[in-house]
Amino acid sequence: MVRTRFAPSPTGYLHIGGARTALFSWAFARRHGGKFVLRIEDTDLERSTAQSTQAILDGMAWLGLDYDEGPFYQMQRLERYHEVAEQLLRSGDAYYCYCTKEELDAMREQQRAAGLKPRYDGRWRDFKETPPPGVKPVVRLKNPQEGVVAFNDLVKGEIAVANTELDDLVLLRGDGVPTYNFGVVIDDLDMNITHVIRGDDHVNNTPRQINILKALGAPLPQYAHVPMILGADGERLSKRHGAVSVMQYREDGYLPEALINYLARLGWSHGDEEIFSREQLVEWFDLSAINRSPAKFNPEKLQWLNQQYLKNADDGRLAALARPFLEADGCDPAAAPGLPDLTSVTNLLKERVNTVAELADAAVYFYRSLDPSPELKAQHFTAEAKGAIFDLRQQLAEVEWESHAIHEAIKNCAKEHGIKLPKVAMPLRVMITGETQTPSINAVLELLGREETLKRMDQQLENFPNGAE
RNA sequence: GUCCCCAUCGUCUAGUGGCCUAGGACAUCACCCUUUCACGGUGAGUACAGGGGUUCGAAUCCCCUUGGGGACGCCA
Repeated sequence: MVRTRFAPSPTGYLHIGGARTALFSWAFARRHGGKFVLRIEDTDLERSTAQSTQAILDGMAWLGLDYDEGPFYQMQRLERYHEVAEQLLRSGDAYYCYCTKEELDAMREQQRAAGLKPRYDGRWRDFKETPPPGVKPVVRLKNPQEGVVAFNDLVKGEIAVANTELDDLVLLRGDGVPTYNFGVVIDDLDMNITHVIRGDDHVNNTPRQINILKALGAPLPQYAHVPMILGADGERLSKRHGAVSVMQYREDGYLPEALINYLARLGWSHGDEEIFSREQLVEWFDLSAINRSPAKFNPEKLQWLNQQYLKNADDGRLAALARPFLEADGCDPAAAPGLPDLTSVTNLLKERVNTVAELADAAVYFYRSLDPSPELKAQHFTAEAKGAIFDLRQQLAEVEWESHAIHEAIKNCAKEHGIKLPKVAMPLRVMITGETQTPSINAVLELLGREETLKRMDQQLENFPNGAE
């Protein structure tokens, strides 16, 4: 039975990188009919917050990453860590260290100055006398001093590190709270995690964790380290690269399925497949198809994917998503009797926008008449067009209110006045919407309705130059 | 500095010794479609980091160099 887990620390929102490792863990469990466990690693007392935990839960829920067990909290499992630490102390695989932080800092500084890798020198490793009074000791692992720790990483392949490169890591802090390396090992063991899928930044921790497991005589899980996500400049992804919070993408009008698709395709592939559903991902997911090198986050491609999903999304769903954006903009589609319903407007607009936010933006003129800028008026409200527009005003009062008929009316007016179609369509578009970029104007009119159309035309008619007729 | 890992178009990638004069996607540019903007369609430019091997044959295997990332905490 495959069991995977996602083990974030609640020190901030769910970010893009964390979401992707969660996604891979989730997909792997689902692919193999296993279980996906959520564990909150809240042993950093300084930085862990309940809000962060909630933010992570919210992010996962939005992405649809459902877990079968948990969330478990490490701070509720302290007894268990103490128990295991005791066991290691008894077996001689761990020992108390009475170093102060200052002492350790000085040690590292010296080593660094000498061009060495900074690490604990094991000065309390074989201490057997009476401990110094007044010091709360930490518990350190007695790491083997020779030999090599090797493991076969499911995405990176064989990785080996000499024990001489490792030092005696802290298992339990002075206050009895476990460190990361100890906590994960015990939890993964207790929770029967079979596949540890996590970020690349943990490869160096793996040999240490394996040594803990070995000291315990416990079985090793399989490891799969997925490469980091980098910003466009090749640096580790951070706030200055734009949105890194998953929920920010929701606020920016992205669809969760688009983000999932994008994240999955970043560093993983199934041949040339670009657009695939959550179900297909589960069906195809394979750790060996994860790339070994880091990938750069590309917002343009995410946007393109989002657009693809938007085009095929349900109108009602999209309208519901767009409504809050409109309301934030002071537009209430529901409170506009006689004006088109948002679902119909969505249907007309969804193919030409990249995000829900853009969709809402493009829908505004259906609910509020916008006065064109002076520049647009000057450019489009020309003497040349005036006659045709006035004529069109009359025809629209009587024509059958349906897109095709409206189009015919526009066409006829242009023809009768000897001007090209755009010369009529553009001024009309600007009169009605206040913009130059809209769906075909006849379709807009059909939706907007005759009454509102004529009202808006009448409002703008006087802005056409005099004396040209 | 030390250790670990990585290396195909600007970006994400396909490619697991011959099918590769390297394929797809985003982005870019051009053209077509066209009542604007998009969408869509067609096409173009653009990559196997460099150097050595191994092999009849290397993007694919090995070594070195270079470049990039990560780690080196009583953070996770």
